[in-house]
Amino acid sequence: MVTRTDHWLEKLKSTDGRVTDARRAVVDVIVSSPRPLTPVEIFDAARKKHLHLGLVSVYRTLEKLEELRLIQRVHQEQGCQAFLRAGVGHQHLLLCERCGQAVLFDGDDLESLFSRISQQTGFEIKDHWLQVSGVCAECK
Amino acid sequence: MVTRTDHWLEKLKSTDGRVTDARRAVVDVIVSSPRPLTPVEIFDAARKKHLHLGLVSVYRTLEKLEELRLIQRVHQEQGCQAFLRAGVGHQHLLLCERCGQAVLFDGDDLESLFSRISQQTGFEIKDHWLQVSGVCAECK
DNA sequence: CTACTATTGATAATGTTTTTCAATTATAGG
DNA sequence: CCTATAATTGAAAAACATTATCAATAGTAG
Repeated sequence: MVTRTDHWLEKLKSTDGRVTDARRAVVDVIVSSPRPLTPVEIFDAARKKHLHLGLVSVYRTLEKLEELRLIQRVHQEQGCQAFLRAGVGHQHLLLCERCGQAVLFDGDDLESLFSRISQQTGFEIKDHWLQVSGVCAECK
Repeated sequence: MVTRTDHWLEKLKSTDGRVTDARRAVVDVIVSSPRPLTPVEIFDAARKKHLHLGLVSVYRTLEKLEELRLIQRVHQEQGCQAFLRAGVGHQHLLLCERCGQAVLFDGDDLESLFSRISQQTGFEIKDHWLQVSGVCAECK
């Protein structure tokens, strides 16, 4: 069985990268987390699998994974350090206020809104960023 | 003429705060900026009006203004340190990729999208955050 | 004008992220 | 399997950003 971890590591390898214990541990933690994690949280969790892991390697691995668009930084009121597996294509983020669980959903059509804004402001719209929060089924 | 700076300082005063040169300088800079500014940018600009201003006072003033909801932190790819005058009610942000100019626009009706997401995910939707970027009329 | 107390600026402390560098180790090719 | 090469590692130090401490200053109410 090819896990998502394997898939990510394969992608790393195919872009001139090497598959190391440090990276395997970091990737494993992120892949199996239902919620965004900060570098230190990743470090703490990954250290259980790879005892000698250094925090610096976590930062470096995150940088690489972000370049490969396998993970994304998550911006929240309480901070913008956490990372989550990235969505495919143009997906948006839904976060539970209680447990932090993240769900990615496909973007709806916001074209009519954008054309109105474009008209009103004279801007040429290039990109947008939508994030929704609430309470998940388990936390209700 | 009552400027927006005066209005902000008045609001400060009405919540047990004092109107000082340091705050006047910081507020002036933010109020008259068309784009989000970082603490250091605010510091540099405000120092021209108030020579003895300390960076720490900028941070403290920003904290107060954010509490009063007169300013808001702006999250961008390049960082999340910048602040901008806040919108009234539920407005969203439109940013120019070139010059950084910010425009606030009234939120459209996203209810149908939310009810669909709610149905699909079991979440109870509480809040959302929409930010749009593009190229403004002057930069096109 | 005075008393009170919020605010200030300087300094130090804290926390996060990046840089440096010698040692290690994954990988391709023999 | 062995070797050469170059990417990666972990530790320490450096660079940044933000917050706490504290005595001195200055707004404000009376």
